[in-house]
Amino acid sequence: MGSAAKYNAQTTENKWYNYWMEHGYFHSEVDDRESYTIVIPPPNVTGVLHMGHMLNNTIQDVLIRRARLKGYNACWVPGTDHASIATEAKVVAKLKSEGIEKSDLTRETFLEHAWEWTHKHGGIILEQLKKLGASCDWERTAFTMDDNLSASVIKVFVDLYNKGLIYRGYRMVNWDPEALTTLSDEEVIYEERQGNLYYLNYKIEGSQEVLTVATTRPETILGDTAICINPNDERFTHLKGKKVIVPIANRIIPIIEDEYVDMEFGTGCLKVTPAHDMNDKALGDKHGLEVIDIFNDDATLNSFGMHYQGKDRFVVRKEISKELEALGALEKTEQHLNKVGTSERTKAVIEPKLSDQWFLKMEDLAKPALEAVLDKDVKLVPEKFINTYRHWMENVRDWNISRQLWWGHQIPAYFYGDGKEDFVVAESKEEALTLAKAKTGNATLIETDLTQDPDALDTWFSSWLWPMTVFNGILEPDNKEINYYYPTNDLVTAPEILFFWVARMVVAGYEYRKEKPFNNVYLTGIVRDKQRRKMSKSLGNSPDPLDLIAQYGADGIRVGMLLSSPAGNDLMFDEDLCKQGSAFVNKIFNADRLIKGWEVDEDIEQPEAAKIGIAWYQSKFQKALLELEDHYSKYRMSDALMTTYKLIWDDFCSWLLEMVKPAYQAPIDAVTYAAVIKILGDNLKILHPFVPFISEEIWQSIKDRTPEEALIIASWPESHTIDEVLINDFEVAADVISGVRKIRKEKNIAFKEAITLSVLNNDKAKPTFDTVIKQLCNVSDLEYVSESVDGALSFRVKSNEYFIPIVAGTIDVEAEIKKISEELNYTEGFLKSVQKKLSNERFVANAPEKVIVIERNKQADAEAKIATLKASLASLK
RNA sequence: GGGCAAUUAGCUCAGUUGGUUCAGAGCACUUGGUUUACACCCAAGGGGUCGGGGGUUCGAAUCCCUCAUUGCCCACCA
Repeated sequence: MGSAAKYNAQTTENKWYNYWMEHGYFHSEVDDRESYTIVIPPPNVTGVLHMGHMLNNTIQDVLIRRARLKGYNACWVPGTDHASIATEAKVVAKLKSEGIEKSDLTRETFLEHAWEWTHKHGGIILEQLKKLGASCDWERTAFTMDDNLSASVIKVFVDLYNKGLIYRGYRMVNWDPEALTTLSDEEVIYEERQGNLYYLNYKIEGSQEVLTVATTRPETILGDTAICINPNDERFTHLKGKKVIVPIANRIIPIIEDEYVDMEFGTGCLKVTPAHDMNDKALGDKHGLEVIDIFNDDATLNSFGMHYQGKDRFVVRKEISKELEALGALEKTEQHLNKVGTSERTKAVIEPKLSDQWFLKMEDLAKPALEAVLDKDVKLVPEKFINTYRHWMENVRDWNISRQLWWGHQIPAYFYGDGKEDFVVAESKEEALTLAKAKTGNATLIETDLTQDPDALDTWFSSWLWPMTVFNGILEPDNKEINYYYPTNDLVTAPEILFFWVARMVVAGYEYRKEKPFNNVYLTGIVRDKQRRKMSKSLGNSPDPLDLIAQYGADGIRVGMLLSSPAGNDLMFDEDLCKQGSAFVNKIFNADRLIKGWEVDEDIEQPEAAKIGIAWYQSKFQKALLELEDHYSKYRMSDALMTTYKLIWDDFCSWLLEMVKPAYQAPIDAVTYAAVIKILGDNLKILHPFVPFISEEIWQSIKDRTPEEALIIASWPESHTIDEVLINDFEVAADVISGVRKIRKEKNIAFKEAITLSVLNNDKAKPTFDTVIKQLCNVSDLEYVSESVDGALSFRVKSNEYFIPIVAGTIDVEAEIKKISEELNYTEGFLKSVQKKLSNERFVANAPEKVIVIERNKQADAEAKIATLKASLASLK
């Protein structure tokens, strides 16, 4: 047996993953057991695994594997999201690199390219998840653009339209000039950017006077249709009813009055550009202003841009400020920090734009979803997110669900005639035709008279149905699967998509099943690097998950990720954690090697130390089971792992195995061996959710197992009563053992050298663990004495005193006196504080009886200890 | 501008209704160790006035006030 034995994760992990797959352990069918369901937050179909996914899916796998062991019918549904804007952007970029413009293609051709891309890159991420050990039911893998999921989306759209909840409106929306589509409010990220505040002079019509207006966007003057002042602003009273001339454009626009204008900001005058600002639009509507749109869809200027036509808005900003300066229309510029809306996907600066879009009315839909969370019917973990959720739900605005994209679910609205208002909404063109005929009274309409809206739906308009559509619960609301698996149990996801996705799933759940989609939502943190930066591809600070797995093994990474991942708090990822993880796996591997190396002898009797050690560990294990239950119920994954980690490493390896370990090359008795094997099996069960591979590997190597006996489908250890007395006695024994080791170290007494230990038993403690102490400290004689031993080093545990005789002359009397004096000093101080507390009448009167008893015990212990310390000192002097 | 959360050992974090030595864990660190599973190991050890200040209480890391710092979310101030 070489010392070089190390666990090889690579081969083992592949072997067992294949084994699990072959035997269909991940697959779930409806049966009599209680279901435990998780639906995966579907990653982008063409995405690749990043550290956030690793954390997320590790947690889900731990939960699902534990549920499986606990006897639930565990079902983890995997899948991917078509991610319309992200995927379309990738396809457009790919085509561009080949010299093809999207605008040159028909919708059909473009979609062919998109599907090709999807088939080529799609599902890579799911393969990566398998490396991590994810025990998803791969037979259920779903995609948001699968036929039945797509049909569900369309059905829901039509239904909501018929309920009057979806409407078409000409509104100011967030326009992404790069992706050439609108975005929902949630897809706009506001960033602080340093910019300028330009002070522009507008000439008053028929006067030499100028009016100075501050703006951050001088290029938009070409779309100005008014200047607004506050009616209460006395500085401008004389200008009421006058008109000004827009520089460069030389258009004449009115001065209007509205209290909306903040007199304190800038010059107290506001230029109004209704086409390019949400507020200006509102102001324009109120005052009946003209709307001049100066931009093309790609944010270059159109014909209203005059000589700037065709140039980008930011180029124009620079150029126009120079022209204005030359004209004397630029009073000054100031540095100004302002918030700029950017596209979540393309990072392009959002342009507010007026256009015809589809919206979903959210106000009424949100109500049951809000109540569900406030009533804790849907639990958010950690709870701090309830506030955020409530705030969003109470102020929810209508959801812009249309996107000017092709990749996605095409909106089932069919236009006829020329007007934008002439349309019908239906699940198929055929139905649409019937509807259109009825609506127009024109029986001669044919399908080609109908044109389907070219826009696609927001991706989230399909993923909000995910927990239902993966079980086909929209098309067949009464099928046995949806009735069995829904509502799902836990949802594990990132807080960033609380509004995008989680809230909307709750909304959809109540609207379509009158029931929540999941019981609990566990919100993980963001994975950050040591410098607290978010791990991202663009920063290059994110390790490749597959490289990590290759280096540390999936088990190691899983442990590494969970070692520090409090719910809702960010995870500071440090590769050292993975090292720690793989060290733990290696430790388990070696414990098993030790056990495997033992030879069993049926004829020898069980040593006392082994017997007591096993009894103790069994209680300790039961205690850990209770702790685990508590931690899991609160989604404290790192705590659950740490309980397991310490139980295995410290209690099992460092204590139990050392207690039962036979002497070198000596055999072990059969009773102890059987007990250790049983314990090992139970250990593996609680380890399995965290380290599925190594645990299955060892489980299968203990003996031949049939497929029905695989660890992955074993049953969670049974609960038994806990012997607290035994556990406490062991704590004392452990202190004694530490005391002996300390003296051995101080005095350089090698472990091989047996010693005698004398005990002055003031506690009248039962000698339960004496044989254990003898074995672990190499004590040849353990004797009880009635008075202090001369010529020995001593230490105290509780009020007992322990003596180790030392070769004459090797005791440093001075040092011993100093050490004991210090301990005496401390204990006397401690006693004093306890006495002070006990002599405080108000304490005795107010504190609960329990606390007073504890203080009295402390007092008694301290007094006894002081007595032994004094006796020791006396014997040394 | 509004709201929420956090601040405990070098690092990452526990500390549930104020009261068992409650000031903890893991890692890191120091020292010692070829004990025949594991140096990805074993053992022993050092380390914090619980962000600052004030208050309530017999008793505060824990409750209240205040200040400071950090993070997150929301919001149309040109």
